[in-house]
Amino acid sequence: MSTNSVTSTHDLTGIGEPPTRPGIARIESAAGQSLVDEVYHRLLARIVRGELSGGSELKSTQLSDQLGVSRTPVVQALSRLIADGIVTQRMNMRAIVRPGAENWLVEIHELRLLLEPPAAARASQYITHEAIEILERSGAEVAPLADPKWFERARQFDFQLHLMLADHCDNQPLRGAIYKCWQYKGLSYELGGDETQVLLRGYEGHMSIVAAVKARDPQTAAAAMELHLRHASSYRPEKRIV
Amino acid sequence: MSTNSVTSTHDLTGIGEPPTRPGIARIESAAGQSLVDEVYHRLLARIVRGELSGGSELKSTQLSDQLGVSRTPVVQALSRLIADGIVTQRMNMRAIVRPGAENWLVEIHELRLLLEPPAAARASQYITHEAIEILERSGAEVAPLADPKWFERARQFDFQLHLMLADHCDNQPLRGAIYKCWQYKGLSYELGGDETQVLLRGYEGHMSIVAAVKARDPQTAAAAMELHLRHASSYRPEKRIV
DNA sequence: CACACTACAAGTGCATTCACTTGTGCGTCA
DNA sequence: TGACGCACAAGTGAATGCACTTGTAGTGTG
Repeated sequence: MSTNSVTSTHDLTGIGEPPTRPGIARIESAAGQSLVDEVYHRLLARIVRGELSGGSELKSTQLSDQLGVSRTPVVQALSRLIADGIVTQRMNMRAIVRPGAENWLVEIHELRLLLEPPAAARASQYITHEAIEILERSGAEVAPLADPKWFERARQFDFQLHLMLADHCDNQPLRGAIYKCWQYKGLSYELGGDETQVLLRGYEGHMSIVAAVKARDPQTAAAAMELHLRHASSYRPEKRIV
Repeated sequence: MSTNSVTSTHDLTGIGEPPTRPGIARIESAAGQSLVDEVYHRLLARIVRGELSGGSELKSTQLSDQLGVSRTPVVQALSRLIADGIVTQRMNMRAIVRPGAENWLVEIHELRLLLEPPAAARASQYITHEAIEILERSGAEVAPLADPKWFERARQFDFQLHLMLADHCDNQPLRGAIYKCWQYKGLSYELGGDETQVLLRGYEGHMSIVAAVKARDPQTAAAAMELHLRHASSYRPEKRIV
């Protein structure tokens, strides 16, 4: 998980900035985020978009020049990408984008299919009553579909529900893995991977999950979660971004 | 909430000392490993052993002093621990060990139970014939149980099998998650978490898995893997280290 | 005594610097 | 011509320096 993990700072910064010179825009200090976060995020976006395809070399010196920062935050950002496994590096060698990184987002979705249903089942046993109430309230607020800003609110509820279930699954590494998936999921949103129709259908699934969790029914919670995830992907089986 | 680092000097004593004291070594450059790797590994071992309990503060300045290295590799090692989720940090704040980190290894084992059976099922479809042959050969070599060095060889085969299946599951993030689990599994070995009997029983399970994978039978492969993992944990249900 | 304010110590984030390793082009020689 | 070797360019790992932020003890004030 990154420094300011997916938890509170979901307001992900825009990608396009006024470029002071051709190529890549200079990085400036964003609020609440370190330069490392910023560099990490940019590189990740470029990788999953396919601009940096598998095998591309990521040289800290060049990147620091292009991004207008020193090598230190670049090296740390690369270190995170290596921890994610999307970039590899051997001692004293240049970092390279792992072949197959273009499919990362769809594979992340498949991984969620393994992690989140069991997590929902576990959460149904461990989650507090207060947390359930919070989810119910949030879900009710999202309900009015006519609102033009509904899309954004539905997206936030999406995050809130899934991450809250992860929080209460009583297994820290599992929680961490799900959070990591949702960090990429955030990227997917930024890159326009989701559409209103998906979120709409997702909303119904969300309420089923909440109901099952409230009923303390692990099997139903897991099944509802699995259905929810399969629905989300069934809309765009061909795309790289899910 | 009690941070038990009442005095800042207490919580981290013994990781490393000035080189004059024998027994507790300064970190030196190990072959093929960077200082970052070394620091990361040491901190992780102390955390999962419970010496650094949840809530302990990890200050880069103190750690760099105690370990006899500069702050740079310490900061990067902390960054990795944060990425693992076993340590948390907010901007400009000290890193702290996440509460509940003492149970990390057993929770990792639970996570493996979610990841590895599906990975084995997928691997049965995607793995190459050559890889299967390699596994069969390695398995046959491990067979002679009388050898006193059998333990070490069985351990290596354990790693080889599980990681090779992860390699061939055709999902990079899943592969990465399993690798991460096995990094912790390695720690578990170092800390004496496994015994000969476990490995012995594990060996039989391994051959069932290889057979199912060779037969290209995903269900059986997944079932064999799940049984294998449950056996491994059933021997020590009470311990913290699995 | 409780509370706010202040100065100082401690810590973090980032830039810069240096030593060492790796890649590469070019000249030498078989 | 092609293999080898060598010097130089480029890159990485790690240490150090500096500016800024956070924690804290101490002081003054109601």
